[in-house]
Amino acid sequence: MIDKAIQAIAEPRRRDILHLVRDGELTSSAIASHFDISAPAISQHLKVLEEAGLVVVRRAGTKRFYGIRREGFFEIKQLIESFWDDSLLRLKEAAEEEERRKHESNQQK
Amino acid sequence: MIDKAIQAIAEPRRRDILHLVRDGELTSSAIASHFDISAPAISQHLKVLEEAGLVVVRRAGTKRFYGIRREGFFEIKQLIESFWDDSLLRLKEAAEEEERRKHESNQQK
DNA sequence: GCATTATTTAAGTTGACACTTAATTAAGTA
DNA sequence: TACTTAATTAAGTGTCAACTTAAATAATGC
Repeated sequence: MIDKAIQAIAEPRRRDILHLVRDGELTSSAIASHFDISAPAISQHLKVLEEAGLVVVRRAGTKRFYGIRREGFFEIKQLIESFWDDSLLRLKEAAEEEERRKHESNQQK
Repeated sequence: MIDKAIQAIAEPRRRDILHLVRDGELTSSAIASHFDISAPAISQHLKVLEEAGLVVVRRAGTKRFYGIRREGFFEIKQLIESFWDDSLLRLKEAAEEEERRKHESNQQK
């Protein structure tokens, strides 16, 4: 799933779509009106986002409202934090500092 | 830059490479030994990662040591958190709850 | 200088994917 | 039923990126 999610956000227009639906649901055509590509192209992007678990659809008559699915970002968030994490980084630096002090005191012998 | 960074981590082998160099530097060939693709292919992936600011190179003789560049993940981290952020989410929910209460008291008039 | 090792650059191939237009599905309404 | 609106699916095209092998660069040792 994380593969699909990362693939999905790798496309700039899909990130734009995510920003558009971040604070409220929008229909496919409302989303499409923000872009200069065709409605089918938007529909295809929405499908990718949905299959990646990053958006959800709510059907109402002939309209389909797309909204963000926050949990879908959890795995990516964890991945990124495994590389860039405040607490882990500080722990590592503290360990290195400790190591350095050890070596210094050894050299003084 | 964030475009390049996201593009870079979208490729599964590049994520594998990042995991490999996460806890210490490795040479191009040491990295390549973990994969069944050619050395040039790895070199090309490393170039993409470097241009995205996710790894750094240290040259030593004929060898080149690749290591992770943690700051490179900062922008992606921020992007993801703009969609999935504990504190922001709670703020938004609190605001919505507040809004709901307002409407209720209006309806009672 | 020549050989060796480590790695990259060059050039070409292939498959995926982001589009397009045309056709189709689906729901509501006169 | 036929019409309209909203959106998707189908089919085809062009571009790009992930690979390949072969050639080139770069540093080191004899």
